[in-house]
Amino acid sequence: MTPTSQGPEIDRSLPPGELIASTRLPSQRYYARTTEVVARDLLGTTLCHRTRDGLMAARIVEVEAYLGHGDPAAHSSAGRTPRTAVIFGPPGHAYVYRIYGIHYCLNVVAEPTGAPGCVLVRAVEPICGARAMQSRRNVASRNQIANGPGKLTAALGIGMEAYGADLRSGPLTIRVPREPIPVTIGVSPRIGISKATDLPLRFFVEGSDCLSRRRTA
DNA sequence: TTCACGATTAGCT
DNA sequence: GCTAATCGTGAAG
Repeated sequence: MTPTSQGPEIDRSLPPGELIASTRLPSQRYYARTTEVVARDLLGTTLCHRTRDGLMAARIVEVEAYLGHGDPAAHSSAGRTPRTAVIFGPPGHAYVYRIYGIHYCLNVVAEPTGAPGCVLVRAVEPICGARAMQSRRNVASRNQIANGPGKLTAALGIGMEAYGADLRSGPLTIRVPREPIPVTIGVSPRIGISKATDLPLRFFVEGSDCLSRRRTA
């Protein structure tokens, strides 16, 4: 049942009750701030997904900000379309899109209603349900379960059904720690884009071993 | 209706 | 380091 390649590190998980008790759901105002501020603050928060396989939870360690105005790399830069409509809607909701016809990417909508702006979640560290995530991803080590935007959605079982979902209720939520956890935030240009490649809008938890890239891009 | 392309990943050489 | 996989989206005709 347990392959020898799975070390005890996979079991480094928090009991769900303890996780819920030590965190809280933020207000909508938390998400209504500028995209860059929300992006930074999301580092260290917990992404939770209730699934048939149980509760999956993971700590956000890498994000990218996509601004509403003056950012040609953002999907919303071309204006409101059926796909990007949620980015212009109320903050604190999920913008999910399919990339390369294969993977899903999860974004958190920021800025007040009507103003575009969202935060791409690029990497997370498993906290609860690591075994279920690992079996979905079919990888041996903990730090490769969700160290990429397409990997984390696969690990947590997030797909298009989460498009537009309120991240403060329902099966997919983000919980912030009651006691702030000090982290050192690293900054670099964003990854994998062809426009506005020089803007320092990628933020990550310095020292995490679950980042999508080892060093600054 | 057609067509080019992408906020990626895994598996090669 | 290079490339195939795979399909929704949005712009153009």
